[in-house]
Amino acid sequence: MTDRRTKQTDADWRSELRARGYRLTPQRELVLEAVDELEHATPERILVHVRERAAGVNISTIYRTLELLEELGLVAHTHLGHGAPTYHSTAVPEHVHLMCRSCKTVSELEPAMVEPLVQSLRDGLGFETDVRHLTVFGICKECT
Amino acid sequence: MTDRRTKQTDADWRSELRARGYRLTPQRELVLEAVDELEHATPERILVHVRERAAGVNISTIYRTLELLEELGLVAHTHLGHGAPTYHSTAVPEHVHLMCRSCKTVSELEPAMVEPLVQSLRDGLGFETDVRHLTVFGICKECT
DNA sequence: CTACTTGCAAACTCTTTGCACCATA
DNA sequence: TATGGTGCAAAGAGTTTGCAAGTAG
Repeated sequence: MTDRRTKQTDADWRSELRARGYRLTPQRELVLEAVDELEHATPERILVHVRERAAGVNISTIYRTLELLEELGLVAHTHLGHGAPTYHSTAVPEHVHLMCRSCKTVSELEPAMVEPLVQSLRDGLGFETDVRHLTVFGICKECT
Repeated sequence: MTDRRTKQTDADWRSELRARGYRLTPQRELVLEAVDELEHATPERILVHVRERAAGVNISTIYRTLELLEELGLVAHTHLGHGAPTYHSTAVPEHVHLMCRSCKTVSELEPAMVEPLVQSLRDGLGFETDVRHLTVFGICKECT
């Protein structure tokens, strides 16, 4: 189970939202909650979760809200293959995704493993890697 | 400019195709040529290129052919952000993609830079990385 | 000739947008 | 009450599929 966002950061994001001239709506709270609770959730999956609490919410609100929450740095997305992107909370520890092309299993990886790469990109090219967005594709041990 | 597929590998893929019971059609030759000549080409872009030589070709043939060519190991695809996937020839040297989230520029990276990562994934988890599919997102030097 | 391929059109999935109504601040 | 936000419906991308006609072997 994913760690929940703390009370402290809870207060923070609400203030931050308002400070930027946005309004705090139940939909926005529910979407953020859904991303916090689910893992690698697609917009569709988030919609289902949100509707358990508020049946009338529309998919377009999910998309608009995810875009906003991402802009605020509260969620991040990554592309796990062909289909829809998946969103995850930035309240959970930063991690890299690892996806097996054979069994489609997604696992998480400590950022330490990509640190050499991140460093050489920074030193060699001045490129700042967005580790949260990184997904490594390949074949896992079981499928080899 | 991308290096062209050599005469040798040319003969090879045709034989391989037939050996697997597939037929060699002009469409398949044209699609492979297009991927060889273009870089990071989307299916749509490949269609445009192919149609310069054969106006009647349909987008569904592009999709079906790319799938086949990928199965034969002649092309590979990667996801450069939200939209359509991009295909590239496996005749060009293996490389990793680097994409700037700000200016959307795509550059190529020698696989040597990801070798430490690939090694630790192999040694630590028994995971075989598909380097061709790897895309690293971040912010480039100019945009920092 | 026969089976594999293609073009066409329709269906599908995922995402975005315009607009009238609604609700936060 | 003034704006920004939401639901709804429709439009847009990108991709897949069924089928009859075409063609490589």
